[in-house]
Amino acid sequence: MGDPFLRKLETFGPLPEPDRELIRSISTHSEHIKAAADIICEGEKPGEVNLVTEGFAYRYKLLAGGSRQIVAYLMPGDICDLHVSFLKAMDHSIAALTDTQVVKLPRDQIEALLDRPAISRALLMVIMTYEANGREWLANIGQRPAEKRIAHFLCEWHLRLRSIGLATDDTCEFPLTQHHLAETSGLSVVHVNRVLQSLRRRGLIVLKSRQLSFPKLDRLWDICGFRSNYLHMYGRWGS
Amino acid sequence: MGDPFLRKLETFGPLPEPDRELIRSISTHSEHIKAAADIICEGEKPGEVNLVTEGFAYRYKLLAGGSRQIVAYLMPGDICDLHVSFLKAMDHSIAALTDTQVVKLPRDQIEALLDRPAISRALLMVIMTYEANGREWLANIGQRPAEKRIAHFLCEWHLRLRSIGLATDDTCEFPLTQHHLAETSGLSVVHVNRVLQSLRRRGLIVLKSRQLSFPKLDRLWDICGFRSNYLHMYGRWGS
DNA sequence: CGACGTTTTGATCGGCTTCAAGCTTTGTGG
DNA sequence: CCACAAAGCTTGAAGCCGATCAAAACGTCG
Repeated sequence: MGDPFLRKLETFGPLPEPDRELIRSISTHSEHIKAAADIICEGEKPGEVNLVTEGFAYRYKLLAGGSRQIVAYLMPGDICDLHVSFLKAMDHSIAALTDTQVVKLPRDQIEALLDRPAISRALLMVIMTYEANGREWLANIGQRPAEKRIAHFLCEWHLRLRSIGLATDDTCEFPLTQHHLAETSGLSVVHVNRVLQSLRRRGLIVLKSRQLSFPKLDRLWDICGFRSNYLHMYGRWGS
Repeated sequence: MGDPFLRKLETFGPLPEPDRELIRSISTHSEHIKAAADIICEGEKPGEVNLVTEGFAYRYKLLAGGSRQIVAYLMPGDICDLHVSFLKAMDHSIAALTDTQVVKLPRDQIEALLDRPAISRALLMVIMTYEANGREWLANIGQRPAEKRIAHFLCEWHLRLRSIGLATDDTCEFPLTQHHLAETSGLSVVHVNRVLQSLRRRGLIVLKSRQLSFPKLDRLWDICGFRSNYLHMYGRWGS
């Protein structure tokens, strides 16, 4: 199933038919990864590139003191580690958040993809949106107080899921524990908990058994200053 | 002078001679930007891509409350906004830190560059190192306490300058004000000041009239857990 | 010299962390 | 299918890191 990947590459416009054909054909063998298992670790330099086709994963960095920062979440269609096929080694690790299905693209297949100008360009764009996403996170963690910070992350999570057809207008799955949320937002677990309580009390979110919904989504967007422009989705979810 | 840019693109290996020729030829007209002026603002979508050839610039994001987060620094050779030639609009702004010389690459020149597979690939790699840099910042701001956070940034600044021949082994220019440092690290100006004092008192840095030096650089690296791997420099400054 | 931007210092305040313990849900093997 | 363990969530109390406010010293440039 190279489907989510194809859709990802076509976010910014359709690819030539032969290119699409190529992409469909590469989805050779797919691997199942159990929740919480590492997909690839810092320092490694494997021969293939991983592609998430089902489930969720996240990038993280381990720091000297033993603390951990999650720096991105990967959803179906996302490329895990194109880096590795070019750069010398992984500078961070990737773990499965839920049970995950991952396609392993051998190096020569990557090369084949990059030889197609349209695909190569699409990849460049995808990488640039990842970069844009990282910048927004930086602003989020650097400037916003705890409540807005978490609210902002929740809005992003929901919108990203919505854009790949995995969420309704006001509800989505949410497989993160509060511990993940803490490592994502640079806050302590205890404080994350209190913030969530507060959001709940105010009727802004309903979060239970890994299901998240937003009774007043626009209100929440307002509160945390969420603007979707940095996600560069130009379909239904605009600028 | 397309020189710093050429060097940048060749970080990961030399380009074919015709490609190098092309790059040397594109440096059409260069523009001078005064310190503190904006080079490009959020929301804009200009026809050309900016390239820093002299001086320093920085990317920043303005948040609702009026606060500002600096999300990256640009040094000679860095590409400001490839984004724009693909994505719909800038999702952040770029300002000159010092007086800056900027080459404006018109869109068709960019296209010409991307048509060369080797250049296109080099660009992809450069963008990926930018992404890696962003991840490290995220971990830095999210997890490290003020002192380590600032120390880490100083180490990075120095190493980056060193890698482009603008610093000696223990000294470099440092045109940022404490205000910039605050907006970079997500701390208040006052606290940045106190941290700098503390680093000075301990003999770890000497910072005066925009000159920064490191009497005990390895000690400082240790203290903040600085590891250069995320910069993906494979020359003299290893892994 | 005067003015403005930058750095410095002191005092106070508060958001978030840490520690600690109890509770609830999920998962697993007998 | 129950029992128990493990993981996740919740709550309270105390303390600290860094924010904020305010004002003074410094430096740099017209």
